[in-house]
Amino acid sequence: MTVVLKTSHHHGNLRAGLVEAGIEILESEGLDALSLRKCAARAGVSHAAPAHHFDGVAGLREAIATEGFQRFGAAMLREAAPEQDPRARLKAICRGYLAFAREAPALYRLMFSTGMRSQPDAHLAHGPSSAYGILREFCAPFVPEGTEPTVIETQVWALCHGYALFILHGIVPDSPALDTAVLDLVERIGAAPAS
Amino acid sequence: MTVVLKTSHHHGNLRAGLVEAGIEILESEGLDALSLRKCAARAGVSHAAPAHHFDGVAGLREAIATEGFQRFGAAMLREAAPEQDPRARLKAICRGYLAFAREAPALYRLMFSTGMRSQPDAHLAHGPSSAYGILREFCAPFVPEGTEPTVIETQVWALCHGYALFILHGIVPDSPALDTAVLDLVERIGAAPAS
DNA sequence: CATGTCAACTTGACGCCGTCAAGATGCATT
DNA sequence: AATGCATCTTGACGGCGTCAAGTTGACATG
Repeated sequence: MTVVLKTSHHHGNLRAGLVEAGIEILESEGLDALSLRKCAARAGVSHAAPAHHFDGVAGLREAIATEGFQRFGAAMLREAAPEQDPRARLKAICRGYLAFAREAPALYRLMFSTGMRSQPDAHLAHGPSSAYGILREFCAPFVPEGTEPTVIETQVWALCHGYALFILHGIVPDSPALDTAVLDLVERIGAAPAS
Repeated sequence: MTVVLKTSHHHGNLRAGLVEAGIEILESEGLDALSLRKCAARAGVSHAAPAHHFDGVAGLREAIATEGFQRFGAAMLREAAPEQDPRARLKAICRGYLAFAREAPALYRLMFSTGMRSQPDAHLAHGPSSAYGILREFCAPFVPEGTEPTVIETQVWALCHGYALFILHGIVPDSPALDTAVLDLVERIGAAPAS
């Protein structure tokens, strides 16, 4: 997997290879097992090579998080593609949200942890195809005029995020009934506020 | 601080002292800085002493999380005490939830992270004064008969949890307007589902 | 009072980790 | 062909978790 056709120094694209190795370690060994040295070993380079591509371990985590947000956005769009109704589309990106968290739990937790403490917007808000851009686009039909879009977006994503983490940590059972309950609440977020 | 009146070995209650030291380290240096050796140093014992009280670093984190959940429940109850209306009381424990997360962010993140991977129920669901018992009690007035209480509880807590983490990570601004938006949604959770 | 027992803590060591300094290598430009 | 430079290697350092062995002091037993 990932043949690099290296000579000795100066092989193809070590930075990408290290990120890929990191994601594989996350999937197979979990979040705590991620280390610069393990990524280097898996990529077939010396233990200090990653330091030339990332600013310490925080930089590696940030780079992995950036790649994760790419896949995250793709997972949401994939789920929403067949839907037409705005309400169905909003629920669909939430399904994609939960599906991604279940498929790559360690990567998901890395993305939403200290790895992004410095520049969260760099991952989330950059460009319309970013994860946050997707959320904003799909929430837009439900934002009342003269209202901050952030309100609806925060409600939707906070709900999905908290629920996803509760599932990953085993705090709530992983049942389809709870999924539909959460998605139903998403559907209600666009409705009028309580009397 | 925390005079221990020790002789040489066998001082008062080292386990509690180590947990207290750990919480102080969390508050002053953050989540990543927590280590067995630092707790030991701050408690004035040798680097290997904690191993006799906790099962590795995971055990220390779990013990700190347990203490954190005690304070967490107290923070929620404190906020809810003056309220009478069930709806106001539910919103109040959510305010307490957010207040605790803001006051002790590192401790809060420790509580809801791998530290509890083994036995989450041990912290959450044990006894009526536990954090989960409090949630269940305050959600009860809004659970329709013949319905799983877990549904409402999950909706409320997932929303609070996701929102709290977004604030702590700086993903959303820390504004009172978003607080009221989230609390308004909590208020709507008890209402009838969408048409 | 002397003795044995045992939990609590210390000491020292091991390997893994991140990080730094110094050196080796090979491509690219001149 | 010679130089420059980014890239990677090597070796070292301290901090970390963890284990094995030793030391201490309290307490029960004779």
